[in-house]
Amino acid sequence: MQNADIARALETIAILLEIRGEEHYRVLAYQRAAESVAAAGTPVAELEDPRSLPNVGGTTARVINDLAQNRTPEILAELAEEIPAGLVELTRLPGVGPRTAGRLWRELGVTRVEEVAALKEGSIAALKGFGKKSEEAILRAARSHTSREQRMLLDEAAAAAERLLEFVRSHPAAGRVEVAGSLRRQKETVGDLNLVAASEDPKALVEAFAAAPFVEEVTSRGATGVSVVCAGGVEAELRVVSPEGFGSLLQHFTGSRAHNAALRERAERRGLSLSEYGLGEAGGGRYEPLRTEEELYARLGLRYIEPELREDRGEIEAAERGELPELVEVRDIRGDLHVHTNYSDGKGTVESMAEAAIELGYEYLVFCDHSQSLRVANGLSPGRLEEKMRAVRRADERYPEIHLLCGAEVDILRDGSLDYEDAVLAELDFVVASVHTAFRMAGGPMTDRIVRAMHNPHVRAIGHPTGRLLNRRDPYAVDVSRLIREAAATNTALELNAYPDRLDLSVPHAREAVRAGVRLTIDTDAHDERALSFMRFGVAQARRAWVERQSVVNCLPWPEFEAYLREGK
DNA sequence: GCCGTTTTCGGCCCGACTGTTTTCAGTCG
Repeated sequence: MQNADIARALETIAILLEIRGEEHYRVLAYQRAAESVAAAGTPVAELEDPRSLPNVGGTTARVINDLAQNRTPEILAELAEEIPAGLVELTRLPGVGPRTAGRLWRELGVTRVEEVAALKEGSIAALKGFGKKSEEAILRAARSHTSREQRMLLDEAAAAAERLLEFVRSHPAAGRVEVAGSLRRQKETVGDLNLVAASEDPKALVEAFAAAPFVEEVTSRGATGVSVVCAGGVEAELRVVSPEGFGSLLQHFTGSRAHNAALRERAERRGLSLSEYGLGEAGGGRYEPLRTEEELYARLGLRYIEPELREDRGEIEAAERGELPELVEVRDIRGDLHVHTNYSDGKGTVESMAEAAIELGYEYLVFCDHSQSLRVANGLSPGRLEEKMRAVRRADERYPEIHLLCGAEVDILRDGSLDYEDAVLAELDFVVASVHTAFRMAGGPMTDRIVRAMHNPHVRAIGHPTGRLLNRRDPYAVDVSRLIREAAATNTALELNAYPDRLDLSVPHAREAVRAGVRLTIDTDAHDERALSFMRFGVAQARRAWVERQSVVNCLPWPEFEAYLREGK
């Protein structure tokens, strides 16, 4: 088992313990152990002793060792015996925690989300402590949850794909091997993994893949392709062609469906026919395979279209006119403007985060810890903020390779005022303002609230502007188009938060913002050193939104960024 | 269940919000 799987198992134990009604701190211990495992750089299976990880003691170490060696820990077996597995999924419904899930199970006999969705009106409301509103919220959550399939987040999908790629590439019969599908287009969530490979011996590759150690079930198998379910439930498909046809196959399986349909129509108008096997005379039935995608697009009279743009949102017309955007790239990013430290709820120190940023070649890094009212995140009082600022200044002197700046992610309070006085904000190098409370406000007041924050002269960017959490929480009710207009009017940047479960702004909003002349920041919101690498997911999202480097604040080289800070809004 | 120049026991991150209450439990971040 990999670290991520072990961490997930520990989290499951925590949820089950809480459903059972165990003492909170015992639950917390498993959650913390899960975090440590997830954040560990090396696979825990390779550790001498898991107890070297923070918050892992004797008990959780034994559990981790069991999991690492694919044994079911005693505690998990015991809990699984006692509590139906579906209850864990129930707790993922917004507003339903372990206590509620436990009561629904014990008092109404439901064990799965679908069963909750099917409950008769009034049955939840009849329970002690529940009323009409709670019932409505739970039923709504359950019903929309069932209609939404669970898709992988980009980082999970990328990691899973990397393992598969490695396996296929290491096979002696493998030529070029690439990921296709929505992962190659860097869609914010991914349903299944599509791999395409070039090989003179497709059969050998297909058979090796079907027999791979990570494969749990082969769902279909042919001479040139195979579909499997991997351990952990990830569905994957491998298609193999001869090297001459690799470009055609890669293009076809990269999609999107809409993009390919538009391309086929275009081919048709030119008397051609396009398929996964190549390009042919219309009605001829024979296809000329194409070795590269570039060749394919050229044959259709188009510039090469980056995978992120292939959604039939105007990219084909732009490619025809030679007006495709020059998309921002990871290497254009000069710094990260929103990272946390252990002054608030981060794991890294000022120094360790700075060193990680130097590794990435950044010219600057802005520490934006939480503000005072966000106690759960250990938000900084003005006094502690001052103390941190001194620490950042000292570190800045110690690391000549990088410019270290002290900012804050200041809470936008319910009325749109900010969680620090202006005099405090004025001391900071950079201020990101974000909503972390009262998510259920109506759209009008919520938008007013954020707009008011934008009008503060010290606020340079709005953090994760819609608050959505992919697969978990809808955006709060906010009129993003109005935010964009106000951002343009107040010269406030909007953050494109690169955290894989946020990717907030969404692609359509980011595109709208840039068209309106609003600048974006692409920030990781990193809470540990490793999360700094999430930048690539934020950049990918920006690319899907046709964003060019000049629209991104943190693509500015240091002297220009410094000038941007100095000029103010 | 974890942890320790306050401690091997007694803390541990806790306040806001919501919906349901008449003093609070559960969820969220």
